[in-house]
Amino acid sequence: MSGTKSRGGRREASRDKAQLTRDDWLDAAAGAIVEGGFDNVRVLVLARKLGVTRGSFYWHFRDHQDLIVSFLKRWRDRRFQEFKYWKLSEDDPVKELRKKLHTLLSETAKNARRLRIELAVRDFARRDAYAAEVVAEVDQARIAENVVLLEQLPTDPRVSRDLALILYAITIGAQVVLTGPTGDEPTIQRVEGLIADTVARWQQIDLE
Amino acid sequence: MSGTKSRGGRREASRDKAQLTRDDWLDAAAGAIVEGGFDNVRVLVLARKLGVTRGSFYWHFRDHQDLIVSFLKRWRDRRFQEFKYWKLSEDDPVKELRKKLHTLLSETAKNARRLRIELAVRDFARRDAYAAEVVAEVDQARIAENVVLLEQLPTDPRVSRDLALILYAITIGAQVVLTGPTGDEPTIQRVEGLIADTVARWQQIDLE
DNA sequence: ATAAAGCCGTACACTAGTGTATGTTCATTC
DNA sequence: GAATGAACATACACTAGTGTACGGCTTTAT
Repeated sequence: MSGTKSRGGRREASRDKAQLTRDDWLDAAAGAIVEGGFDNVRVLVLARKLGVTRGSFYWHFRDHQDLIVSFLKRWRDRRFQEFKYWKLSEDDPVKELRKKLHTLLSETAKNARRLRIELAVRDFARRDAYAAEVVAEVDQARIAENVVLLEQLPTDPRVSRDLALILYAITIGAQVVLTGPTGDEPTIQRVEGLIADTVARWQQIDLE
Repeated sequence: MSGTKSRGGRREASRDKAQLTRDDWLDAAAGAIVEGGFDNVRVLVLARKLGVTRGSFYWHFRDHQDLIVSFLKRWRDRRFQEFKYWKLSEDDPVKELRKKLHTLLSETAKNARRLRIELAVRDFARRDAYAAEVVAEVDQARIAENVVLLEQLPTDPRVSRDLALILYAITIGAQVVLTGPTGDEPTIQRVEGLIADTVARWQQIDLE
């Protein structure tokens, strides 16, 4: 019955870490989500990848849903954590805009993992109520951040919120479109500049 | 021709249609995709919804993958079919742009079913090679259509393709963002107008 | 009418997945 | 150095899902 294989290293997969934490499981879940979305998160598979059995999982988590909810919570907290870093810079708003676009497009295209997770969360939000709630919170915060940025530009304050919404839509859409086969690096660079020029020209928008 | 379905009530679920076609199964699959994405397409569930057993399915389709591939093919064909309708109008390009935006935003927000399917296809394309191929084809065609539209506007031809790409990104992103809790009808209306104004102002873009 | 083909039901084998109950091992701690 | 509890293994019960073989009924063609 006790015919297990090894004596010394109890687990040979990965860097034999003696004990797993909750975060280790969440990281593994992130990997599964990157590959196949939220429906691809299966306890068996994660356990195999971590080199343990499901016994470990049900120690750290109550059930499958507990894992999903915890993942969404961590994702939301990390997104809100990113806002802290932005607040520090008090530079020229146009340069700020360009920097932001660069982070959202060129940078994001490079570490596709982050983007794929974001898109998977958004997709999951269409069939899961809690995920939809989380996405809504993050969206509102990001749009509000865009409002702050645009209000520093000489745009009409009556439309700044709508323009912030459009800017957010542009970044989301660009991430979706440009990360496919359509988006090579030089194209992203040019598009990045054109968007910045367009936004900078929003100050001339006349109502009515 | 063939396919007269007289014969009353062998099956009581739905409007007792005597025989099912391939398209009926594809429509049922579309319903499942709307609710839960491609991973939610299960033969059992579709059969229950159609009021038959899986025996019918395996008559019309070789296997599960056959259903998915057929669905993607039909989706692509229908998207390309939409292009035929557009070609007919030879109007003022600005009005054309507004009409297009209206169709893509206000109209799409109303029949959310169409949008949910499109987004599900895009999501599936991140883990399925054939779906990615289909999405790429549709994207290229739509972007090319945008190029044609923008070339009728007095924009610099050197950037018309990049601007067409951005316009496409805007529409995709706006559909994603505005169809959540952020997008009420008046907001969509205003955003629609602002986007049109922005694009119309692209003629003033100076290179370098 | 009768044969053939189309369409669907039934039954079976198989896999993958969750959840639970209960061992088992190791590291503390006293 | 025995006890306790944390972390994981093992074994079992259960459900949901695909695919296949085959049989039966219904429509169409001859």
